[in-house]
Amino acid sequence: MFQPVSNKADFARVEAEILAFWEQHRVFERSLEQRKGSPEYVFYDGPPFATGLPHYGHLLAGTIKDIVPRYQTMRGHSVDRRFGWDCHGLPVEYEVEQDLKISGKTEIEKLGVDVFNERCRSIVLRYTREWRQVVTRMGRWVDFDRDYKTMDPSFMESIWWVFKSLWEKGLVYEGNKILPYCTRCATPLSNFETNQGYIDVRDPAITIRFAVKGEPGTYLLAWTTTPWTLPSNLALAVGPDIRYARVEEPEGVYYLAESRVPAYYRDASAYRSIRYVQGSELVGLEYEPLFPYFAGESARGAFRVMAADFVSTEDGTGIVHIAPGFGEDDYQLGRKAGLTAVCPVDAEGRFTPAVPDYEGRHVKETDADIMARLKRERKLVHRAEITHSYPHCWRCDTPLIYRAISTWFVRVESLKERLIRANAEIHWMPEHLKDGRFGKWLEGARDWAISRNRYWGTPLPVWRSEDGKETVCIGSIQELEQRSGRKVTDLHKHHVDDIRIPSASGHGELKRIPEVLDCWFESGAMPYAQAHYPFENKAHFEAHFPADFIAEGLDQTRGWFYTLMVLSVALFDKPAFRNVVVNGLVLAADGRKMSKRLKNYPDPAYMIETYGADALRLYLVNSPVVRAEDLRFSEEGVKHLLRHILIPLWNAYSFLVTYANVDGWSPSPRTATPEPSPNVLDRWIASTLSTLVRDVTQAMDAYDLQRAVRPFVDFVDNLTNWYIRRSRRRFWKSQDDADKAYAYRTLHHVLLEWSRVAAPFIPFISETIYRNLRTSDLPESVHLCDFPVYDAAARDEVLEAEMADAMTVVRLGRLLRTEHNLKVRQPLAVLHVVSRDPAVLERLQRYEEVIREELNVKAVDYSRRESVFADLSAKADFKVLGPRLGPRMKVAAGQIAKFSGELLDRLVNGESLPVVLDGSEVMIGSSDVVIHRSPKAGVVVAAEGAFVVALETALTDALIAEGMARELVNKIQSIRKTLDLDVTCRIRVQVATDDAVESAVRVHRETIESEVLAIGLDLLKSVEGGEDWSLNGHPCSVRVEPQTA
RNA sequence: GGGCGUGUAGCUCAGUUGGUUAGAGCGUGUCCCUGAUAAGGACAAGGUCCCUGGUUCGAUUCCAGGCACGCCCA
Repeated sequence: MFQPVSNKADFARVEAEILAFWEQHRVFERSLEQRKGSPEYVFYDGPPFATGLPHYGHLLAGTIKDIVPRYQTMRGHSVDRRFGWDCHGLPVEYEVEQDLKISGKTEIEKLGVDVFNERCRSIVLRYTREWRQVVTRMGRWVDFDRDYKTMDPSFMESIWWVFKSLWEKGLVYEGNKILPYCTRCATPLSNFETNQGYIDVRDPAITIRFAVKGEPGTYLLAWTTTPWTLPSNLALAVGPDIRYARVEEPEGVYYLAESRVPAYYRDASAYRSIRYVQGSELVGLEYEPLFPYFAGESARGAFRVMAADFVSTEDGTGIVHIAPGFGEDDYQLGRKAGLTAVCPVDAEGRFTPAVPDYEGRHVKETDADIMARLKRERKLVHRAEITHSYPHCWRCDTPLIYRAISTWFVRVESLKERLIRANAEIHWMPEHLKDGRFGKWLEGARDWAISRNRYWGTPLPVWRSEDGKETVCIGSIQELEQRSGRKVTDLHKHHVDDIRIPSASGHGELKRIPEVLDCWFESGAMPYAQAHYPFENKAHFEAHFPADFIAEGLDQTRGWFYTLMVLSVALFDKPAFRNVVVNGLVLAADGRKMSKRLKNYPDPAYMIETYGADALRLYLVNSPVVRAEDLRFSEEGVKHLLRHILIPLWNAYSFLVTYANVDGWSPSPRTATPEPSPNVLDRWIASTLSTLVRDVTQAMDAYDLQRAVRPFVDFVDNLTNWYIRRSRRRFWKSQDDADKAYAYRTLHHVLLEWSRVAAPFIPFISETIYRNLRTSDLPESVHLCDFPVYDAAARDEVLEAEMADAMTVVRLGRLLRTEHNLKVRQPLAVLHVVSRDPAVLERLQRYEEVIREELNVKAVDYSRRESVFADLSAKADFKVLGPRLGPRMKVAAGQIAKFSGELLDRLVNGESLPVVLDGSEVMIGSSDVVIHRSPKAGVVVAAEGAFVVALETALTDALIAEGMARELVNKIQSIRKTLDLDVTCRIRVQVATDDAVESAVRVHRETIESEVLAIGLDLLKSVEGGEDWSLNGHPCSVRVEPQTA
């Protein structure tokens, strides 16, 4: 006896029960234990920040990260899945600053780094409970108890080991780079962070004049949107191939690019004369410094005109103000010329004493004063404003500045070739990312800035003497303890900064440098750090690296995917992962980003509770978003899947359970393969199932999740709309014959097997079905089963093709009925099936019962005389003839189209026919053409492919009476349903109707009674409380009374 | 500005070495069915397969150049 199943599925409730079952019986743990010792399939989880709650992007990634490990587990692998938490980094620090209402380095240090960091530690795991709840509710199996946190001492110690390994390989260096810098956060930003914050802003755009030395009254015009960088100006740049104008005007003689003249002068009357020079001729000119602060730099070659290829004439003057401390191009140019990268700005963006006039003021706030001063000194030529896209801090919206920063780098450029080689070993889904986005990114790889001038992160393990002459890199806690003589328990900045290391060479005490590591470095080091490698798990790790599988969003191309690779290549010269599934963005239904403010998407919790996690999972996976494309999330889409896949399946399951319980049928545990059913429907659905197994397995092995779930649609359709529909009566038969047993056994087998195929994708529903249908010899959970193995022997392709033909005949027959307004309940005498090919007819004969029942005809007639029903025409088969005929194809096609009926007859009967092309004869056989059959006008005929189907529509009195009887049965069934009667409930029926129906009832009384489970059918003059129906136009009143047993 | 991707019906998307009638679902209209009912079925309307050129007997498919959108990078 199965547990009774309602035909109204409440998926959210069912899922809650399954969650409880999994937890109670430790099913996840057991799924792992059971595979202990099996080949490992290594999965790495990319750590999320737990500072916010999970959104659809996380649910999607979580689903992918669940499906693949579940599948691999069922395929016999041991798949450890540890959840990870990204704990460090600016987002956390930013939140704490907000909480404490402080801002910037000075205030943090005043508060105390220890207080600040402990506050960070206290909030990073704030939402872990919510995360765990949501991730679990989505059905994801992942180990939260053995999770890794990037702030764990063991994790951080491994990071030190990674850093020291790079250090020893000479891959770490300290340098100066121009980086986008947030003056509020007092830290440089990585290039992947900077681009998150471009905003259109208005800035001053001023033109200033630089007096040429030795030529009084002659000036070079330069343009800038950052007046505060002018005190640090050390050079001017021109394009050597750009033509410049020398304009004599009332204020003096000005140099600017020829093409920019119209931007500064209304017309020629605005100046006295104009001459042109090549940019290269200006190179070497010296000019007077605008401000006195760095005048001394002229000794090192400053304040000259230099040539540069980045000079453009799109805006400005075509002469570029160069401040090597504040621009990437400027810095590179200055370095070539041997200029100092002067950078008179402190950590929080205030001028240093090197610029005494503005000392202590934030640079952006000095723009106005600087402009006023330049105006006073008659150095400001023009003042305007510009709206342009300018980067802002993605966290605090402060406009970034570009400035020289002392930073620690990893020499990625030197690893480039090895990175590209390692990437060649990775299977990317979608494929194009490999050589496309990711490959291109590797080719253009630049050195990676890994240090942050911040607090809450893994400190760089570098100790240095005051004079900078001795530097030590520490690779473990033990090493630090030995060198310092101090006990070390925590590696955070506030615990290690005051640890001193005595110098080995008489340079006093070594002090740690202040920087912490970029948190991307930590996530990239996660494979080693989660295992506390190499301090623990050394042999195991080395035998199981790299990962077999990871999955994240497209945005990680420059993030996690990249940092994992850089470190794995640097350390082991290997990729960090072998297979990667990259998902795209989940957008709102309107195609815009999901926005809490706009409320343009439904709440995930609502979706899960309304439709169930399985529906949501299936929807997400059955979309291009698992191939890195965008998905417009739609509630309708989820609903659709529920209606077309999950509910029909549930109904198939509920159908089996309901009738099996009525019949007292239960599956017998059997180890041996049962003998195959003789019934074609049974054999067909079994074959269809094995096709499904093959398709899903192939797609999963290629990591194509969308292709893996797509065949579910057809399978469900086949199962419910054909197999069960056509088999329904087999379950209904009152006597327990052999065929009925086969029907039960088959449907039971198919659903049970299907639950295993579907288990990785929709773990809840598959588990529910499995749990109820399994026999006691099977594992307790579908997730403890093996994935079905494709069995080519279970497959019968011929049968599948034949059944497809039978389905086509039925479809054509239904079409004819619809066209002629003959409802299926009206029996018809004969269906003609016509095909020229006797083999086709013979095969169809085997499906006659299916066809006859489905189309409600008394007999099927087979005929080869298609010309009676259809006109033939032929068209050239381009695919076959094209390669053979080439350019003569078109002429041949024209001739073939004109073949007469008589010629076509001969062709179809196997004769070859000549066609004359360019004077030579070419023989055309039946395989060179496509025969088209069109129904003859005036006959009740439909045609498709190789058959023609015709229906005899003449009705006899007997047929009409039978139709009437079936009509009555249908009405009574309908009443049974409205009364919500149990399928086994016996009834008594009262009918009042006209003579025609009465006589039909008399003839078919037995059939009617047995169909509707009536123990009596009374024909009365009138029925009290009866329902009035029109039976094919005949009035009829029906009343149904349930009979209690 | 550069790289990558996408562009197929009103909408969401399939489309398998290039083959002449380009598909599905949703939506719309008409009809059917009512024990799959949170439904189901039939039919119909709806397509310059983004554009232009090239290769080819033949291009939605391959190539080149554009355009639009998205993401990433400057």
